[in-house]
Amino acid sequence: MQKQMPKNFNFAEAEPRLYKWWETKGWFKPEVAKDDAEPFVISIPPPNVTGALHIGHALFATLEDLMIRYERMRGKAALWVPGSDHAGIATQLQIEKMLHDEGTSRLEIGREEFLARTWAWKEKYGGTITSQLRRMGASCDWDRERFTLDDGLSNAVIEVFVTLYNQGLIYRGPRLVNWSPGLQTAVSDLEVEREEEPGKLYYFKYPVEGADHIPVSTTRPETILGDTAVAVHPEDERYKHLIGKTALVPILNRRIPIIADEYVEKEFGTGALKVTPGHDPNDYEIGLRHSLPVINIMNRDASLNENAGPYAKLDRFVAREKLWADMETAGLTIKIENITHSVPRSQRGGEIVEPLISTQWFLKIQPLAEKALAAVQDGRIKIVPERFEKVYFHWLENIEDWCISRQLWWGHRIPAWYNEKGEIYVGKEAPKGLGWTAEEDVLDTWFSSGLWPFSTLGWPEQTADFKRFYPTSVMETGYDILFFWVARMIMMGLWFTDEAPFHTVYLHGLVRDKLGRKISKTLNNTIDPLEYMDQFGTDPLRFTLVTSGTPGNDVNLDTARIEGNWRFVNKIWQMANFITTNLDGDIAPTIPPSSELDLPSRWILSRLNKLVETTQRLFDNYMFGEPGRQMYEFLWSEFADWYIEISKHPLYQGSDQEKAVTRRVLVDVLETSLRLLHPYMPFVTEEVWQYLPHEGETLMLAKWPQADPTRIDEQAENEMNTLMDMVRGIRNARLEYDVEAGRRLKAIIAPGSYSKAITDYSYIFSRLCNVPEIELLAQNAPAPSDSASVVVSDATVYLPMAGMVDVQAECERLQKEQTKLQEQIERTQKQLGNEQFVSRARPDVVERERIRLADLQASAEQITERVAALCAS
RNA sequence: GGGUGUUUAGCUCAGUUGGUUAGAGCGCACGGUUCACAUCCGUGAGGUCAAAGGUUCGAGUCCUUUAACGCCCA
Repeated sequence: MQKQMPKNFNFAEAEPRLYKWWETKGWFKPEVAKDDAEPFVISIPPPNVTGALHIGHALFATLEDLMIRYERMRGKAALWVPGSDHAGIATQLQIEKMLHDEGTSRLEIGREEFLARTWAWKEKYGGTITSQLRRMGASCDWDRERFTLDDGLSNAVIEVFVTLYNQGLIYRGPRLVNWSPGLQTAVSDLEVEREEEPGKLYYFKYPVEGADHIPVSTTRPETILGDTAVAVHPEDERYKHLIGKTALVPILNRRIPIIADEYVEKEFGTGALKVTPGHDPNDYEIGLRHSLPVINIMNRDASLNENAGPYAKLDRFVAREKLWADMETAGLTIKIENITHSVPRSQRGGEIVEPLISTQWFLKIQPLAEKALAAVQDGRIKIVPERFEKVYFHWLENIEDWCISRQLWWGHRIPAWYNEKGEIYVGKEAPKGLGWTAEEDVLDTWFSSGLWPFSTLGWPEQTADFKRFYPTSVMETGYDILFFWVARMIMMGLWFTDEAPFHTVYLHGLVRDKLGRKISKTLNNTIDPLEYMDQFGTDPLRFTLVTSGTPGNDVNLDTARIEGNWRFVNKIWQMANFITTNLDGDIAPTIPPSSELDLPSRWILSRLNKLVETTQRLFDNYMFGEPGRQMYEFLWSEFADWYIEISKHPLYQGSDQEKAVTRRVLVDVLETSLRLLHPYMPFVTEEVWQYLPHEGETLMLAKWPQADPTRIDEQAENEMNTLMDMVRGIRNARLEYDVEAGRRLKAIIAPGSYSKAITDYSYIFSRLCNVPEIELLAQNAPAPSDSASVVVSDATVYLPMAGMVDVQAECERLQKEQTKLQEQIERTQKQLGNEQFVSRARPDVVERERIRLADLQASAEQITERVAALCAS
């Protein structure tokens, strides 16, 4: 006797209950698999510890959980390592804002207190995101949760830093870096975004000794104060005579050379370029070529320094205005032109980033990049979708040294010390002796993230986990952090473990709104996953996210689909409800061989096994959307709409044997479907599964379905399709003739080659289109008059409707059908008449066309006869 | 400038190794209280698959060019 299912799925109650049950049972741990099971490992892309779940997290959590649950069901030792990232800049900003609101500041309370406050904050709120991941159903092994600032991971960071330093790959020195004045730190090239913006191009006169002047243009006039040369193209006839002369920096009257360099574009602006090596990367290169001095005119807060003479202490933009006004007074300005140009802005905060000379730590990345290139080139690492490999190659081939120091407090402090003699000591421990001062800077957050796949498993210690679970399997993350994170993990992994940290990189796209716009607070188009989970539950959200797109492409999320998939969840529930309430009786222990099954059962099992087969083929290629959609179609449009409806006959009117077998098939199809769907929708599938007869304790650990080729049955599919087409045709005719749904009809059928199927399963017509009486028309017997006809294949269904048939309308209907058939026949005949087609196409394709043609011709014949009889005039 | 993606029904998207009449959800129209489900059932309308050319017996799918929009890199 089965437990009675509630009328509806109460996801709000079931989700936390099931999750807690799974977790306490230890089923999220790889140890549930056999000891010798092959591992399957994903390291979570660690969300910012400050963060709250957004729709992007929901997407990755769903995809990763899907892969983990699938592989776990396949018997692998599935391990999903969770954790979070200290997110240096983001977290520090958050705490600073908090301090500001309290009327104090970071500098006021000092480093130690600041860090204490940050840790306290982390302890209090750091769990938000992980608890939200639990709500998503994420089957992570929480006992192995890691945080980038944990002791173990910090040791890994220090180990890596010291090793790279000793290998001569980390160096410290003054370089032109991207300086973020608001954050007061250097940032890496990747953290700078360039956008085309409207701006101004200032034209002015550069006074020249012994000549008049040379016209120059710039978008940043204040940098004039740091100019150390004026450059012209060596072939530029306009200025050739000035090369080698001396120009005078406006206002400051500093003497600088006029040089020739091919970098100068003759066509841009005036064709003469002011060179500011201290504040422009290209100028910095020119400066190196010509051994120009580098003058820094800017303080860390982007105000100008003493090198700016009278403009010292002014903010960069104030100085710009003032200098320009002074130059105007001095008669040095020419004009201001409105232009669009690309402006470098900080990825975080959006303020304009200033190129600035600063002493920072750098990682010489080339040797690491070469290994990383090779690993993808030789296939040790595969990127899905493949096109991103090209992007990856291009970036690594043109990579520049990585500025890894940050002037922040929240992060891994660089293990370096300085003494008064200017010596640097780098090591795991502070150097012995007095007079050493520790480095204040911390490392770029991505430096520690780059170690994530192995540092989370215990490296540099050779822990049991590291030995068993490294290298990991799949790195699933967004394409937007291919360079930031993925490439760096590959570089670090290969350098330090001599192995690719994972064999596959699966990249997903961004979630956008329904109109394809990027999700942003300013657009007010945020999609809060929690809101949808509250309303519809986790399963519909997950299913929608996976089935709304394809790998590597952005998902334009239409939230209406979440509701639609909530209906799907309900549909599954109702199917299960129907099946379980009909189980109070014997159920066959196993499904009998196909030869002993009725047609609908052979059909549904064939369809199911094709679905399993397709799912496997697509999963093997990391395609998860299409199988999900097909599962939906299968369950709703085939299993529920047809098989379940048809099953009511054997269930209510069949013999005990028929009942038992039908129950078995119903249970089996649903149970197999639940196993297929479990990685997509873990909650409802588990809950329903518990009500069905099943083996094992949890669906989580049930066996992943395998297709049984002996259940594929083309003949059964063909016969069922014919019966289904007849049913559809009858339904359609009933509507066209306005026959009330409740009115029973009789059908007279010229069965063609489907005589047996129609006779044996005539109850289908009774159940599905309210045609309880079927009469087979003898061969060559005259068609019944006054009836509507439905032609399917070589069979015709006549629906006698005394006095209801409008002969003219019926003729029109038939003639329309006839024309359609004729077109198809002609097309098929043409194809089969084509020598080339018959000889070159695959034989099964040709055969299929032949069958099709015969079928069409049979139908056409039926219709022609009917038209002849009915539409004589 | 280089690279790359997208363009399929009113909207959001699928479409696997090229192979029957290109599919789904939502929306729309019409009709439904019989014993799983109105969170449902049935029927229907709606597409020159961005454009042109090519390869092929056969192209939404492969190739070339073009257009629009987007992204990455410079």
